[in-house]
Parts: sequence; C-alpha cells; structure tokens
Amino acid sequence: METRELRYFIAVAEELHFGRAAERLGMAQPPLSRAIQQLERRLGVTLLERTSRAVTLTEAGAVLLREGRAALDAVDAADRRTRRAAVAGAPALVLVTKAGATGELLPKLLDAYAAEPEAVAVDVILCGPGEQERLLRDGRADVALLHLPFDSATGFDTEDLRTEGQVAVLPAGHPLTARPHLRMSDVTTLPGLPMPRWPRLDGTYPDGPGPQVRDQTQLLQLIALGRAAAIMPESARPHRGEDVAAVPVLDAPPVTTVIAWPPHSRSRALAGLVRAATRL
Amino acid sequence: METRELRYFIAVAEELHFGRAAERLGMAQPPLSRAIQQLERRLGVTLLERTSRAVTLTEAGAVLLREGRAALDAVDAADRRTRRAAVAGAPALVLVTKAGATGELLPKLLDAYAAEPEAVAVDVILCGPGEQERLLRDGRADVALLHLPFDSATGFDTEDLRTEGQVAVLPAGHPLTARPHLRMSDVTTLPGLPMPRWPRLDGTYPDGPGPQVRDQTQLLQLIALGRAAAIMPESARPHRGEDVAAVPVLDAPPVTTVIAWPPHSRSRALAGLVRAATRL
DNA sequence: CAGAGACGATACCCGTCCGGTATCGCCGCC
DNA sequence: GGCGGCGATACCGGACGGGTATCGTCTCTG
Repeated sequence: METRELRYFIAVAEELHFGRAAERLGMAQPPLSRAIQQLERRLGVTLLERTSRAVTLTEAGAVLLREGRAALDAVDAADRRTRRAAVAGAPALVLVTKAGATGELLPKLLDAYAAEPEAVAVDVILCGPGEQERLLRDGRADVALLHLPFDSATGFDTEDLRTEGQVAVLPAGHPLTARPHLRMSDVTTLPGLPMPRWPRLDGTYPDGPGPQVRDQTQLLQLIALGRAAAIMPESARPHRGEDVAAVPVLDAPPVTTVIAWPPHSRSRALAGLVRAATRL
Repeated sequence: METRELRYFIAVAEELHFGRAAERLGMAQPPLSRAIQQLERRLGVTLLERTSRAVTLTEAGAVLLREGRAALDAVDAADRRTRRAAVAGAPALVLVTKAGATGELLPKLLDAYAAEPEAVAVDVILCGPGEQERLLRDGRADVALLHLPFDSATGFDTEDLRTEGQVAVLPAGHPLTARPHLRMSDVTTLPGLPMPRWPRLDGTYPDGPGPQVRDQTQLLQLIALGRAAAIMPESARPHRGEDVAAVPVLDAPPVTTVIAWPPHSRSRALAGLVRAATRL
C-alpha cells in the first residue's frame, strides 16, 4: 500500500464524494476513482459502497480510515524529523505545550536543561488545548508538556513531573473569594458566572450558557469582568492580581503535569531533556 | 514520501550495501541507487555517506531509519487490519501473549468474554518474549497480555489486570527448596545452577554461563535435570510438580500483567474484551 | 606498481502506470 | 421525460520505475 493511495482513500472517505475529494487533492475525478478501485482490488476488500447518489464507508473502510490516518501521521513524522535532523544549527528539539498553562515550570525546565553541558537548542511551540498530541504524532514536535487528565497521553512515553490541586478563579470581590476553600458544586452552579466554553479540535464550540474563549488572556479578562468563573491548576493561576482571585477547590481532580514523547524516538538530546525535567 | 522509497531506504540503511540491499528487495542495484538519490533530493537531505568502499548513515539517515520503521509498521498495520475487518466470519480480534506465561488468566479471560452477548471470535497467538510489541505494532495482533516490567508497553494503552510476586524455580530436592522464602542474592549466585539465557529479538544469545533456552518446556526440563534455576512470576510456576519446586523470592520485582492495545484502535469488540478483562 | 575486483554512479532503453479529457450509464427530481 | 449530478469506463500521452551495460574509483594483491 502506497502513501499516495492512502491519501486518496482518506480524502474520499472524509468527503464521501469522489468529485469533491478529487478537487481537494488537486486532480481529476476519473483517476481518483480508478486509484480507489485498484486499492480495493489489491487489498481484496470493498472499502466504499457507491450508488449514483451516495458513497458510504464499509466496516473495512472505517478501519482503514482510522488506521490510515495514524499511518500517514507516522510517515509525515518521519519526513519532518528527518528534514529537521539535517539542518545544522536548527533546533534539535521542539517542545510543545498549551499556551499559558505551565506557569513557571517551563522556564525552569528550559534553564535547567540549557545549563547541561550537552544541551542543544530547544524550540517551544505554544498551542491550543488538544493540539499537542497531533503535533507530537506527526513530527512537528518531539516532546510535550501535558496535563492529565485533561490531555490524553495515550501512545506516548511519559514521566510525571508534578501533581497539584486546582483552584477556582473568580472575579475579585466575589463573595466566595472570602472562603478559605471551595467544593466543585460551589463553583459550577454559580448564577451569572458560567464556566466558559473552549473550542473543539475542529474549531466549533459546544452548546451551553458560558462565553466562548480561545485563550487564557480572554478567559482572565472575562472573569475580571464578572462574566465567567473557571477552575484551573494552581500553577496556571495568574500571580499579579488582575481583578481576579483564586480559591482552592478541594474535590477537584488533581492535575498531573507530565513530559511526553513518542516511544520510538529516544534520541540523546531528548533523553537529556527528560532527565533535566525529572530532576526539577 | 512513498512507502516504496521508505522500504528501499530501510533496506540500504540496514545492509549498508546497495548490492545486498537490492538483492534483498528483489531488484537490480542501479534503480535502487537512483531511488535513494531521488529520495535525498526530494527531502533535501543527505541520508547516506558513500565511498566506493563503505556506506555509512548520516545523522539524518539514522533518524529516518528509526522513524521510517515505525511508519512502515503503521502502514502494514493499516493494511492487515483492513483485510481482517473485511473477512466475514474471521476472528475479529487477535490476542497475543507469551507462550506459557499467563497461567489460568488467559482461559479465564476468554471464557468471561465469550459469555458476553456481543462477543466476537478471538484468535490467540502465542509468541516468544518481546515479540508481542511488534505484532501489536504492525497489525498482526489487536491486543496483548504483557508482563511489566519485562515487556515494554510504551506506545500502547493499558489496563492493569494483576500484580504478583515472583518465585524461584529449583530442582526438586535442592537444599534451598526447604526454605520458606528466598532473596534474589540466594538464587542468582547458586554454584552449578546458572540462570538460563534467552534469545534476543534477532535470535542470537547473550554471552554467559547459563544454558540457552527457547521456551518454558526446555527451561523446566533443564531445571528438573539440575542444570539451571530460574525466577518467574508465581502464576507461571508449573502446578503439577515435574521434579521442580518453587519458593517465593521476597525482593524480586513484582510482575504486573496488563492488557495492552494500540491507542487509536478503539473498536467495539476491543472495548468489550478490555471490559471483560478488567472485571476479572 | 599494475591489474583485478568490488562497489556505487551513470547512460540508455522499455514497459507500466499515473493522470488528463471525453463520454457513458444510472438514478433522482423537477 | 428530460435534465442534472455522480461515479465508471475508454482512450491517450507522458513520466517514471526498473532492467542491462558500462564507467569511475578505490583497495588489495601478486
């Protein structure tokens, strides 16, 4: 099976329409039809059920869509990491983490690693929630800082770095800020202070009462304005009070920050960074 | 990057010899040379350093060898799992585990799962130590029973099933068998009873004094003959005494049996099997 | 020191296969 | 019943993969 065939099939399986898939691939429809037929013939498997009105996935097609995406990610990762490895003076490691979520842990880690004799240049990518896994999987990043249980570390090697409780972040002066600590139920049901809605991976937002937010800054501003409340790890709490206050939430699930990397990529540089992280 | 190019490069990178690699690939040497040049040109990266006497990997080449193997495994997995998904009546799940190492856990699991209403056929593969990961990675198997810390579950999702201590297995009548329990140091230094040597993944054996063994049966026979001793999980201990005796080893690392599967393959059947396993 | 041998690169040729255009067959819908 | 949308088929040209023959270079040897 060639990656070209995989790319073709995935386009068709996602569009469920040969014409649109061909357009997306920048080619004409007939060779695409033929390529899919050939793929089916070589596999000995029917991947798509076609009528002149609709195209649907067979069960085997659904399997190939799932597995094929993972395989293409792996091929892309090989491509990207190889290219990066060849550029002299380029960052030898790319670290990805959620924007504004690691507090002082990230600078500490970078400093500690940079102090090592064999340290190499480390690039940092800050991205939105949930994107880290994809970057790690398709080779745009080599290592990530993740927050369990929010992020999923499935398929990666990890080392635990820190476990912490969560705090409720509320507008300064809100009655609850006088309390020494809170419970989840105190915070999730506040009238007039709904929890914000974060975008899904595809950019759409779930339904609900809360305001839509894209990043930490927006969130803090909304809280300061008295339009929202949020629960976040202690270390993500803003330190200089910008009209917001933080109160520990006793029964919020603890958050573990882990350093994660693809299990097969045990380069010297990566090993050094992981070592530096675990010594923090 | 096409899988054909990856296969070619990996062959050359492993052989470090274009002629032998071409032979292994069943093709002539010149087109192979050209394909590698083209791959290097497209990547914009030198992968191999050639003289007329030797071929060596560049750093980027080493990266592509590692990453490319993983990528090819992922493509092969997509191929195999798609083929299997299409065959009606074929086993919908393939479980792999080390031959003779799971004791009664495996039949219990299969029975428990088979009793479920939506159970599908499960094939079982028994293989040598260390091979499970590869089968899981390249799609010949869907789920595995692994023994931490002996096997590595990196890159897979897992659920813990059981943790147990280890026992020393000794020839019946050996003085140590009278003791109620032992320490590692008691067993590893026994004069005339060396620990056996297991084959590596490539089939070669490490150097050392112990006899070479390939499976559990050989091992037990050698122990019964008074030629070896071994340390193994309690559940792997032979139950009908075949001239061997087992004594708990207090300070041996505990062994955890886990059920493991590729993180992206969350099929209904697999989920059912994992559920049955965790309920045991 | 010259010649043989090993090895990767180059030159050149042929067949296959990929991709394009034109068109067909089928089906739902005004 | 004709029109339009959609996937399949037919056919063609060009690119590319793979084969054989040969070269350039380096090393070892008689």
